[in-house]
Amino acid sequence: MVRATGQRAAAAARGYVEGRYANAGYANVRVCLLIPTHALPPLSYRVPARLRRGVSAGSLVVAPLSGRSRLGVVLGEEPEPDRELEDLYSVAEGLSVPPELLEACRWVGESAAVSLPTVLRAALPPGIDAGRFVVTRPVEGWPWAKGDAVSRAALKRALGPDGLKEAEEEGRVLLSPTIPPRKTVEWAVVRGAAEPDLRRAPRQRQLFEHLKERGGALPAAALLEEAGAGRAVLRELARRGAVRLARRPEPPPLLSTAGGSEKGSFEADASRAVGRGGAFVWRVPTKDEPEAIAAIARAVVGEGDQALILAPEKASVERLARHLRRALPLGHTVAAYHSGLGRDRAAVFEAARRGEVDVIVGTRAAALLPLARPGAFCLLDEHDESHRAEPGYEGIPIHARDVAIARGRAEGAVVICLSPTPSLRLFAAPRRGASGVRELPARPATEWPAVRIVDMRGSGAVLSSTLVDTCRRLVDGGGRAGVVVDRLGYASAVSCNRCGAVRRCPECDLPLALHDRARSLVCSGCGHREARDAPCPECGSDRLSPAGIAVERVREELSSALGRPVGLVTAGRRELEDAAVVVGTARCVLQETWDAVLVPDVDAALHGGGIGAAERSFRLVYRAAESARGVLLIQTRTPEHYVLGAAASDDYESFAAAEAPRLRAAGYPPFAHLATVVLSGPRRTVFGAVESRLRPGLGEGVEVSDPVPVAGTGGPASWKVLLRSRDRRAVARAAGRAARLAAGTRGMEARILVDPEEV
DNA sequence: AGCACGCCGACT
DNA sequence: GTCGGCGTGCTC
Repeated sequence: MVRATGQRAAAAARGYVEGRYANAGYANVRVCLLIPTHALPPLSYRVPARLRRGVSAGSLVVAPLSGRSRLGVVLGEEPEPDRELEDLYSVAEGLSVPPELLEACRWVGESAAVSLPTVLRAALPPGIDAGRFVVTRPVEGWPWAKGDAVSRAALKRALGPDGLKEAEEEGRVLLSPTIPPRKTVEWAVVRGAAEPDLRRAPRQRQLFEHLKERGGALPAAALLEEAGAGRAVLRELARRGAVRLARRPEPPPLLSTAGGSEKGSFEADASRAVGRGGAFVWRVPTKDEPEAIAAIARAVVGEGDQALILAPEKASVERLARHLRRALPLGHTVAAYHSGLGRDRAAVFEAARRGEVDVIVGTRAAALLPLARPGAFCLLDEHDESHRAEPGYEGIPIHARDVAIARGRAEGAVVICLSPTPSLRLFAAPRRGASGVRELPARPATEWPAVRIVDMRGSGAVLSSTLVDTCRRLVDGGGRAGVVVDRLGYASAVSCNRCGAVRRCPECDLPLALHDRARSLVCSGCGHREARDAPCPECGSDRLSPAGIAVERVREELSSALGRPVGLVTAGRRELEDAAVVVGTARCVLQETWDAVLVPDVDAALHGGGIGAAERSFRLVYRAAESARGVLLIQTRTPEHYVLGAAASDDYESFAAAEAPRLRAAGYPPFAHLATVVLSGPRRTVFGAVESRLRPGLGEGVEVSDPVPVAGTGGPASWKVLLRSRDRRAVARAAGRAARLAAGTRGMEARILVDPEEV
């Protein structure tokens, strides 16, 4: 795919926005109805002559299904229908999906085993009201006139279910989806040629002059605020006929750029990548990512194109949007897009689709936001798993990096994934010619702490004297230390003092963790709770010892060793966060920088199990080093581990070189691909479906595991099967079959994750 | 025989 | 997703 130049993309975008795309004039089309199920394939419809001009791939249309109006998206032409087709009812003007984005949506649906309607929904304006009808040919006696907008509920109430269906079939009412209307705000507008005599009304005169200076029109609230006047003054001006008060739609929340032109060292690489196109991975220290993204955005807006930048969380989206506003040249606009935007969300969506905003910063909810002039798709912190929705929750369970790469390919835009520690599934992927992911020159960290690795072999203590001494010296000198412990509670496991048995959950057999200031035992799997002094089921003893280091225990021991209060920061709790020493999870503690960062139990991550353990630990140590101004101290019983050595010396390359062969040997991405399929339902149904329907039809080179039971959380029983193949498309196809199989089997549900982080 | 309920498949 | 058809099984 050749990258569209700015001008070409812009011309195409205008054609698309104004609805004069190369009108296909299809006689028959395939339509994906927006019913979120795997069970319903795309259906074919005839395009009545009056709609031919407005229907092309990506059009949002209204089509009948069993006599009822449904929304759907045109996928393309149906060249040879093998049956008598129904007519499309109508086309929803101005709500279509750009055809290149439609292409990317189809890829996303297929490769993540997500139903196409679900994917398309994310590429359409949020909150489309699909329950609104317009009365086109009223019948005598109806309470509505031609042109009235009526809700489905009101029509059903008045006409009855059959009456409504009949009215739809006869074309008397027409489903007309709309985007939620914009809230209106009051504007004050100078009346043309108004020359009011305001000599004896100084306050009115001052307000009137101010309004004229500001271009003659302003939202009333902003005008009164700026001019320091009261409502009464404005009302009086309106009464005199000097200004007109009118309600206008509230503008979308676009930030105008402030004209920062400070150019750093990222400019040359960024504009070269934007000029060449393709997909890139760029290793950049965390603190420099915003500046690198600003350089990319400057290059993109300089071409007259739009950039879509995806960040893992709402907070980082907002931060980055503010940064870009300051860092881009004057005359451009920036907007944030995420699920917390409420009514503004549809307005930003529309501004992006129409090309009225140059840079959009969003969470994964923005991954399929249509752009009129797509120039770049860019990912902040590519390694972050928040870029993927949890399966079964809102959003599409595919990593935003994969969506961005598919979009870049389909829409002819550059894709740049930034992270100091990119995922190996991206970084270690074979660089195959022009379609592969290339690397931009990596930037080493400019500051790196002194790293001390403390060997804990032969010690039963939680904290070494080295750690405590380092901490004490630092605090005495007025410094601050952050202590990273990625386990909540007091201890991650406990064992019986008499017989040594590890206490396990009676429901799901996981080790019980000690919580609530060491008072109760909690199962992290199902939430089961019991008192810590309950007798041991093995020997009856009520005495136990904590095992496994968790935040509260480190906080307590450090506090007593130092003889001073220690703070705590986790996602759910913040206490004494200004203390000189603060313990907490990596996500919270490493948000800020510290004179020293201490990692008392890196082994929990290093040997925590799962194929991703090495990658997670490398990232943990690397991020800890980035947050440490002076010292990084790590306690471990495996001080010679290659992950520690590589991370401590800012050597991602050698980590990747050592880790990639392990992934290859174990058959993990990017060298092989997997999908987890969790099937829930009666045991016989699930096993029957796997053995007699899923296993027999697997493609070449796809393996499927036997179902293994999944610890239930109250719902129906579940089993997990694993699909694996060298070929990514083969796994995706098999996962898609599993999804359709489950959709067509009553009583069985499937949750599917293609290339999950962990199996 | 007549009816209620639930499963299955069609719907373009 | 939604509806209707039809089978099973129960009641008058």
